[in-house]
Amino acid sequence: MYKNSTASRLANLTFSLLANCQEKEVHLAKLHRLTQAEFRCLRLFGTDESLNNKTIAERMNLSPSRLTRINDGLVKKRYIRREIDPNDRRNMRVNLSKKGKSLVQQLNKDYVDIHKEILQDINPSQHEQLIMAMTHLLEALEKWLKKTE
Amino acid sequence: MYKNSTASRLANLTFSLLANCQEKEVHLAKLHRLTQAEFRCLRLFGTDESLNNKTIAERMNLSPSRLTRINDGLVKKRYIRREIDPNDRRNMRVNLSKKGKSLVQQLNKDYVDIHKEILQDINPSQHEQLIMAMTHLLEALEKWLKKTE
DNA sequence: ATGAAATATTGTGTATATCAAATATCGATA
DNA sequence: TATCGATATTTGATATACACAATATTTCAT
Repeated sequence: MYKNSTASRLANLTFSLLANCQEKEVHLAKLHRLTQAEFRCLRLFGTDESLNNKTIAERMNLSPSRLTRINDGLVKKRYIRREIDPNDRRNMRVNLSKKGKSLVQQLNKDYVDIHKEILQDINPSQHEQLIMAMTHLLEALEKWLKKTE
Repeated sequence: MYKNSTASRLANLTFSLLANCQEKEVHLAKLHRLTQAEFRCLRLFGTDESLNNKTIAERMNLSPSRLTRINDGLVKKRYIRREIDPNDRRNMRVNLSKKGKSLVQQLNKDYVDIHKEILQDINPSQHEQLIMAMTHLLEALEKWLKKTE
């Protein structure tokens, strides 16, 4: 039963971790006066990437039509620009504006900084283990999702 | 720069982990023909707990009025029962039905099983350290959230 | 007894999301 | 090259998820 209790302790940990991560996202979105959807959408961009509607929708698990409207908001707020893909005029290529790029960089920096702070509270000798454990966790989760879909 | 790269690896991990956990929740909710809100609400119950509206709302970060309606759904689907608290008739005590209890048990079991699988991929001598590291991560995250609110 | 605080519910407005239909484009083929 | 089927985006209609304010009931302290 040792195995079992370790597993359930781990289960409780990931459960709480999830809740806290979500809260953290809500907080950061508010901080930058973005809706959560807009925030998550921007977070998908590398600073010089150019994505189309459908790709973003798939990565975010949203319908393309929803994305159109989220993008409407981001265009209005001048974070992104739309332009027709010259290679395939059906595609709308979505690019970050200068304002968008600097926000994305800022967000990435903030995000990493949070984890830096967090790591400062943890003994450096445990850092590698933590990364390993989380990697395993992620792999197992992905495996589980693939299995069940 | 070691510190920095560890932090950004951790940042990427928690980011992906969050996305996958959310997907898992969506999947499990659908599987049992529950809305996500209903699913998360049920997950809060220990099998023989009895909670009131406000407590659940607080734990879920939702308004009490929202909870009333989520509970309406769960009552209609026969997972929970409402009864007036005899000690304080303002309270509605919410209990799991037999059907509700068995679902909650099943969900908990599934959840622990996933983590058992994960632990099988990790050397048992490291399990305790892993739990410790994850606990630290959670504590650090909670501290960060408290600081910024 | 009475007024203030706590609790759940109901009414209403807004944000979030989906689905179906319309439009434009592409690519293949007859 | 004219046409048909597939694909991408957008628009309009609609459903769902949520919060806030008002209401009703109950408790509790005075």
